[in-house]
Amino acid sequence: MTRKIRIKDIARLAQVSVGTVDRVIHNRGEVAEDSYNRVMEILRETGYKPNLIARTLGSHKSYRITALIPNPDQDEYWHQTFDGVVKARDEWAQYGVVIDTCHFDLYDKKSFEQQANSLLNSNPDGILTAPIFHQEAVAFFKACKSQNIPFVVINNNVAEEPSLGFIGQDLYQSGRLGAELSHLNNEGGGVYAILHVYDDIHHSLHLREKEKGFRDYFDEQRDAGYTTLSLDLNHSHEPTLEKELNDLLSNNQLKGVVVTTSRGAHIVSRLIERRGKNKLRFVAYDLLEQNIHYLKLGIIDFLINQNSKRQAFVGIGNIVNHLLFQRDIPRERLFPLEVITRQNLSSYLQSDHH
Amino acid sequence: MTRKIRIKDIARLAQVSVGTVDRVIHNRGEVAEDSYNRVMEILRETGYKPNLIARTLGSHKSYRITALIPNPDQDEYWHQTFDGVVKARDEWAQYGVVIDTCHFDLYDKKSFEQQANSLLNSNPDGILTAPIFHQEAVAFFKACKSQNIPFVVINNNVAEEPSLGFIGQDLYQSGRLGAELSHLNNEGGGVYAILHVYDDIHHSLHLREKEKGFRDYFDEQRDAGYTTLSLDLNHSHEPTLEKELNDLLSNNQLKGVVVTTSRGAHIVSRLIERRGKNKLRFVAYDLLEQNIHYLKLGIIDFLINQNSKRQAFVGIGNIVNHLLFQRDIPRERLFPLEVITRQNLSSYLQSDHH
DNA sequence: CTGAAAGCGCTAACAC
DNA sequence: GTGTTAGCGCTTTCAG
Repeated sequence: MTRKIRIKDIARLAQVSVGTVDRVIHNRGEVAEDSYNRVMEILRETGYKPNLIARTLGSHKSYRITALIPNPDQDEYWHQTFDGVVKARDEWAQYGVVIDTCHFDLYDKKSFEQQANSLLNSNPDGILTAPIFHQEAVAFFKACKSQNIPFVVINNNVAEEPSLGFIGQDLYQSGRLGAELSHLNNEGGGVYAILHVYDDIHHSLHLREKEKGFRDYFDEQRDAGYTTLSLDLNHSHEPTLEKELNDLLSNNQLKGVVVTTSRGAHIVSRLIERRGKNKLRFVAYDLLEQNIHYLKLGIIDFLINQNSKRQAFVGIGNIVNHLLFQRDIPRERLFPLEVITRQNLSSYLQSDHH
Repeated sequence: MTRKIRIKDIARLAQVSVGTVDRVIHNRGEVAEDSYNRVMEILRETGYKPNLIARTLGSHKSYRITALIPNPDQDEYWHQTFDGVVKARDEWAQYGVVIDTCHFDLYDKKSFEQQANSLLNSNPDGILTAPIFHQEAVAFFKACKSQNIPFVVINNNVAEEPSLGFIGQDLYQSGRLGAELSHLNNEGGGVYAILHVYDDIHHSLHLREKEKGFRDYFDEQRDAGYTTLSLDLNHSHEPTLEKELNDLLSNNQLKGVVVTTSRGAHIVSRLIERRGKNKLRFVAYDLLEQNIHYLKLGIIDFLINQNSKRQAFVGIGNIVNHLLFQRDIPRERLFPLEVITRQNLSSYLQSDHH
């Protein structure tokens, strides 16, 4: 193992000072073409790799990263995101990285815009966000770019303004997985439904992706006896909602249901609990308290875990690696689509990566 | 945010020098009880957290960790373990940690003993190993202890000699999961089999755990019409083996099969491919090339992923954290029991954590 | 344009 | 027992 080569070494070899070497390494200019080439050459020859540890210690920068996410108190899913941010805060505190969060109202675009603006004014070194309001997010990202603030995106991607990186899942494939799990072992046709239940319209974009995957799965099945159904139950008046769901569940051709939102999963679970489950297959999303409860009861058959906590944690980690260590980070990091059943539930709950 | 507090600060507060503070932090002795207490107190009060960056830079120690694992060329599962070690090597290289591996013959206890001994002679700072030969591992661990070399264990735990930490899965629960997946949606009785196919007896200990989980699952089902079967097919003569398997598969009460070993999964897959699958449910372990192939074909219905690559990676990470950063590491880290189907397969293959 | 030098926070050798 | 000090490899200022 040849001894690690330092800046000092290449300075000696190129017959310049460490200052000069540093200048060429960082393209800071102010160096004669002559020395520049000489240093570059040696750099290449020796295959010099900077010591990142020393680098961060030497540059006494301290970074401030802000996470712009929905209010954790409005929704358990987003609370897990928040948990991930907090975990990242603990992890990186010792490196002098300050991480704070900034919440917006999950159901209010205006609130997002407001928070986004005040965030931009505070001029952080990096941003993590979940762009659930598409239009507003695009505008926000444009602003980040013009201010030269790197940002990473979690939960759902926004194609228009490429970020430093996206962390999330393949939603289309997730829909296909939902279809598969609702269908498993049920040969010979039937009705399969995918339900979106929400208070506001804003989720629609990424829920559509799941729906597409769901439909495509059944379209591809050889025996063509499948009917797929998609219901958007878009209102907060529960009695009406329950009526519509009851109608659906009364269809005795109905073999499987996938519910894409936590709110919906909860309501459908309660309904099935009352009406009895029969052979119906029921798939929902995420390790949320209610979902875990109904999974244990056998009302829910499968959960697909999106691991929002880890998304946030990895997202922050990426920003830190970019800022602190100048490491390349992947433009897209798709998490595995985790399938949770009654028998592997505990292994997920105790593994600290959820 | 109060400015980050340094050793220098706590030295000032405790009215001693940085040298003394360092001595108490590292329990290096040579410090008056009086000053010791004072420093400890300040440490606690201020919630001092060392700057790990500076720590590693300052301590010109370089650690050497060795992974003692089965020969990667003998088996794909162990090759993935090896991949995890290599990934860890890349990850930690910049911290001056040298990681090398040391292979033993998967089917030869003597070879394990030999490698273990020469490893002990080289006197590494830390060891990672998979104790597949129980007796020999116990002896080896005793030796590690007497030489004061910390070791972490992956794959299967050895209760006798507690290690720095174990990384693996809950094998009992894994067996239960296998049972559940092979049984899903098949109400009303039937025969369910768990198969262990191997060349040598040595796996038996941890395969038994899975078997226990498998049996318990069916014992607990309300409608008692289930028969469970376990087969140990312990020989390398394939024709005989195939005959026994054919006999099993000819049982038309057979509803589900779980195969615990990669070798076995391969053979059973081929057989089912020839005979046709009918309604049989087939569950196997791990993202191995053959398994992936047969999963895609629909011969295998589910894979349970043990993520040996990540086990190794995390295992090495634990040793480094222990050695370099004096961090506490969990005595037991149980990975989630990952369920792979055709629809989430790609998400696992591309996610770099497999 | 370039080199010298003072840190970054921590470790460890070495005097006293 | 304790304080002092010279690094670790890199960045950054500042004088020339």
